[in-house]
Amino acid sequence: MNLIDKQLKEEIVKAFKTLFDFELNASDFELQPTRKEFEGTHTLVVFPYLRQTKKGPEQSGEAIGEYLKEHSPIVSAYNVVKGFLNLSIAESAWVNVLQAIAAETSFGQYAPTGEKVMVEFSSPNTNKPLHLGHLRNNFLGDSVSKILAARGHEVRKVNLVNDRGIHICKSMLAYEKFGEGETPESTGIKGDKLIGNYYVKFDQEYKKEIEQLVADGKSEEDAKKQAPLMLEAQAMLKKWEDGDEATVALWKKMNGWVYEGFDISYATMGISFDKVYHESDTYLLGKDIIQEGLDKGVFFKKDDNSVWADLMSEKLDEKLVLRGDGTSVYITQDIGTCDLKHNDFSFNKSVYVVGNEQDYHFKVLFSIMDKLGRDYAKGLYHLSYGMVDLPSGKMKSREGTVVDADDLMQEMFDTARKQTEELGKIEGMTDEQADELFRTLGLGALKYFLLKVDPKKRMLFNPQESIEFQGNTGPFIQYTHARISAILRRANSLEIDQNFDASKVTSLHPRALDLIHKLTEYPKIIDLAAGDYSPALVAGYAYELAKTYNGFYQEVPIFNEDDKDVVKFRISLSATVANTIKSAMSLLGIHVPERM
RNA sequence: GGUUCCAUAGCUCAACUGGAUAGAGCAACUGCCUUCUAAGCAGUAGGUUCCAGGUUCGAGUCCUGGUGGAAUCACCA
Repeated sequence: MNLIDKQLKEEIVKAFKTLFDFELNASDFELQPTRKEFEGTHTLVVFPYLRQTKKGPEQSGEAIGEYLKEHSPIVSAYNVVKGFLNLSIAESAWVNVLQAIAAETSFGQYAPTGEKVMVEFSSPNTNKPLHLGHLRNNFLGDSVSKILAARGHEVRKVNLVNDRGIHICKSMLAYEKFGEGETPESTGIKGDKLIGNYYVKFDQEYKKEIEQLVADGKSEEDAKKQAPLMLEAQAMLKKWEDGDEATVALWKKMNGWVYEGFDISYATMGISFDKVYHESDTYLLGKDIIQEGLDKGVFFKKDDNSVWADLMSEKLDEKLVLRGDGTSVYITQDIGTCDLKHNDFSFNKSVYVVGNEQDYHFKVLFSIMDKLGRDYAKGLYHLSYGMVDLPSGKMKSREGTVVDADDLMQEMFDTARKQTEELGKIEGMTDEQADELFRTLGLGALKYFLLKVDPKKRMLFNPQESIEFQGNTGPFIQYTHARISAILRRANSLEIDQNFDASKVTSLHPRALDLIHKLTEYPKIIDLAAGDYSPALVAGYAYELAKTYNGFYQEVPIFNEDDKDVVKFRISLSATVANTIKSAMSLLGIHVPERM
């Protein structure tokens, strides 16, 4: 909470005590921003307190307003509209607040809380390249990690790679049958793309077999189970699990190609992890915990020896946790991995960034961990995000409607180049600088586009219309930063320093007041965004701040001003906005350029 | 069929967790570059917040019932 809000709330508490002999708790109420059609910046809604004030809404507002104007050094005026008390803050208070914020080295950053948070995201399969859906996941996970760190938590980013299983064997089998020894080197195809092709190839050939079997009179269900390719894939999985040398060697070779491809994609995205888990190491985990659950009476056995969790009381039905033959299912290893992650990093909270199609799975998992008596279970959180839809509907890899992550990023860079060149903004830049700028802008546009929407909500991506560079976009905010940078360069060359004497800044342009007001909200936004795991709140804030600055910039001259103290004040204000934009954008994983 | 989630301007999204006359961007229209970057600024137009009830000083937000859409309910992951 910022200084003005804090002080105001304390004084309102005092007002209630003095006027109505009522102990209002500062944490029990919030001041709201005043709507712009009214005078003032902070609004107290008095309706909830009419019982305590024993007066009508207007009289209550008047009484509190009058008290604050009399007794608070920072309240300069008030007005009451119906039950809304609108407060104006003295200009000197705003100027002092800016000075305090400008002096902070990392405005917005919270002191360490001692809380440890693990964030798991990305979690790709090693049988196909990353697509648009993965981008939303990766950007979300990365941004949420940064927001939680800014909130003062100790954060660990982890990636759990799905590198084994029947779907991996499908691409391996297709490669073995049809690959003719192709490699990324021999074909010039990126490793993950090459493997993805064989995954598709498997599906095509498998479908042909099913058609043939159906034509021979089998039911479709039987055909799917009995198709030779499927049987071979299953046999291959068995061989892999038995440690068959040739199979494991092929698996290692092909996964290696995929990782080389992923490394390039991650580097382009600007995303990294503190630790990478592999399912090939964790898929056997959890079986011992099943026994523990049986001993504790959390699970029960059925006649066929399969083990189940009874979650009927929570309307989650019964859930299989171990097959009758003793082999794992998906949730078995998740139970084991849960403990493993907690052993590695004794987290207070563990966030899973996973699509909302797995809502049910995580409800079940968290409930089971709780029943097993894990004290960290209440800290488990599923950051459930919505799908990215295309205008044609859902992305389907088999119908070729997926938007490839690498291709999309490259298109963004190309668009950025085109736009920048059309505007003639690369004069005086070296090729390297220009190239760096295109990547900054293209990636910024993409990340901002995907992060500005509430994570929980399904969203639409229209590749035809591409992503805009005007309006509520990443480049708009980046542009504002570049603009301010130009001002700061000029201030520097004129040798004007930013240390202003607050007592000499005696009048404040309304635009400057708006800006300082907006700046003071930043820490609160970080707190809200961390609490909601929502980069969208930070994105919205960055946009509003940039927009507010542009309004200021248009109306208020900075250098063309006689009063030297006011010039210094405006430069300091500009610099503080630039720093805050840079900070907010960095929480989204977006860089801001010095010029564009 | 059961469960969960969603529905706001032509389109894409907001609305500070129940507050004032529901806001931005895009698209359309009108102004503003001889002054710090026009990827900008200012303005016009655009709404029965899916429908019907209810709760209260106050509902886009909460409760009930509909309508429409999505996900899930696998001994897949």
